[in-house]
Amino acid sequence: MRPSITTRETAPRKAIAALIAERHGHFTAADLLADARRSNLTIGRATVFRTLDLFAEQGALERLDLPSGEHAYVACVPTEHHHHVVCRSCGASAEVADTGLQAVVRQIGDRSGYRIDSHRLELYGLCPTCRRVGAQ
Amino acid sequence: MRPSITTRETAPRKAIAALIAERHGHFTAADLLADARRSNLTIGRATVFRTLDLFAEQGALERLDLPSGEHAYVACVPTEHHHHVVCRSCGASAEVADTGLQAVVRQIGDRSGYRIDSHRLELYGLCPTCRRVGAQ
DNA sequence: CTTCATGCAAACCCTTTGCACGTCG
DNA sequence: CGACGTGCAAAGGGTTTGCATGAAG
Repeated sequence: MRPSITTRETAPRKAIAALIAERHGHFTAADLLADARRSNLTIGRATVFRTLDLFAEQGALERLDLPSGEHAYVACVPTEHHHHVVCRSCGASAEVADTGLQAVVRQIGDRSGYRIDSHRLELYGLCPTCRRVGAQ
Repeated sequence: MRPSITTRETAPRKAIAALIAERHGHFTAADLLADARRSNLTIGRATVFRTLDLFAEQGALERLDLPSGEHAYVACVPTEHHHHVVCRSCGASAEVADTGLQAVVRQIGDRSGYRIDSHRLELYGLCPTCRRVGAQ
């Protein structure tokens, strides 16, 4: 289906993938680096960045721009086009299909005269758990 | 209508506003700083950042996160909630109302269980002019 | 073996901060 | 005049790069 980017199965990459799997919400490169140090793994800063880029290209990660301007990542299954809902309290995130959004995008294209070929929708709020707990 | 944030009409602020007015598409803080130098204006780096923040708070600018991860700004009229369509060729941008998006957001909230309280939609494509010229 | 990935450190941004001076109102 | 804004330089983060070593296929 896909040209599958040529990459090697290296120890650092497996380690980083494992660290990501243990995380719940979104995380930054610095978070991962800290995780690695905590686990006594010797992984270079550069490797973390290079690997995050790689995973993002492969679709296993998606890069988010938080409202604060921070660059974060979330794990996601490389599936159809989708968007993320991010909890501003605990950082958890969920994937959502863009049902209905296609129509909105098309309409915006028509009205603006732009030929729209990509878009990003990011949603922020409180996840069910944090709602219940009453976090603000 | 609005508490109108208290600010002073200073020379640097007017100068920066003028530089912004001369720009067409989106721009970064570095762009503005370069503009200022080019015009032989003595404006400190810090002032540019502080002023951009100020304008953004006032609603005269909106901060965009380009797909590249760059932080850019676009001028906009401080009006209702809206979104921006950005031309990936020339950087021009247009404002669009979020007609229909409200419904999508509501639906996503229902399905995901999140209480969504803010969102960002950014659209990328080619503006009418670049389409005509055939830019890719 | 050959190619590709790593680690390290330095280099490079971009953005913020501390502080003394200038100025708007 | 008093509060607020400015410029400068330095600090602070985040991200990238150059290069020799090491591992993968």
